[in-house]
Amino acid sequence: MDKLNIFKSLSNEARLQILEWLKDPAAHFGPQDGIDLIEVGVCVSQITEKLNMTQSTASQYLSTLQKAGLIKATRIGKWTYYKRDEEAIKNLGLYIQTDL
Amino acid sequence: MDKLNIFKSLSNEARLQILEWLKDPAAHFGPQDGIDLIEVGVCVSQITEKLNMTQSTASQYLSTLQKAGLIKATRIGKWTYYKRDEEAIKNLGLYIQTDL
DNA sequence: TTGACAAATCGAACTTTATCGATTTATAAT
DNA sequence: ATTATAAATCGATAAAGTTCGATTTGTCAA
Repeated sequence: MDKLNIFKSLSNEARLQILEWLKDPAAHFGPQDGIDLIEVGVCVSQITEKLNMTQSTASQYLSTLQKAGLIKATRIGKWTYYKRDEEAIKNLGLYIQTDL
Repeated sequence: MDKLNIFKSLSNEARLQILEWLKDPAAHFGPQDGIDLIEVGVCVSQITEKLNMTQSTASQYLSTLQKAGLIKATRIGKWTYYKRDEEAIKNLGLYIQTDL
């Protein structure tokens, strides 16, 4: 994914908010039975709830962030869990420092 | 300036292009009589010309980047010279690496 | 003090993004 | 198979961004 799409994905308050929440999932989301918030991620329903927006919007925003490569998805059963791609984020910071 | 506006300012191909050109002004812009491209910056006319867009658009884009804090302006006579704010850019990279 | 030129701003047309409700798809349980 | 629930996608409308041409403002030279 190119940097333009990464920056576009970051040009939205709600998407930045999601990224921030996912930095410390345990602090922002209740536990899900049998899944490790940190290792697996947070499901769309939980993010939808905190976002105070519709499920549709939450899903799209997560998709946008994923297409930008900033978060990763894992589907388990009916749920899709999203977590940050810390390496990608670090690389973006590095890129900005050295090449932007 | 907040990070949202910074990311918005970077969400545009032409603005990213300007930022890239300003990394090495001597490589991308002809000399201006009596002004140091690196120390002072590049004037709007020169950027307009390379952008292949109108003066109006170039001026707005430079203003956008300036408001985001990524470039700085110096007016000398009739000309306004723009140069990158390297420190701000570095700080942005750092911010992304450590806090995004 | 008028003319010329650089830059900034304004107003408008067009494109893209934001956000919703409704529908569809995927999965699991009955 | 049918139902229930999570997530994704679709279609629509409102808001924001893009980009232009025209105008205005700032600055210098004649």
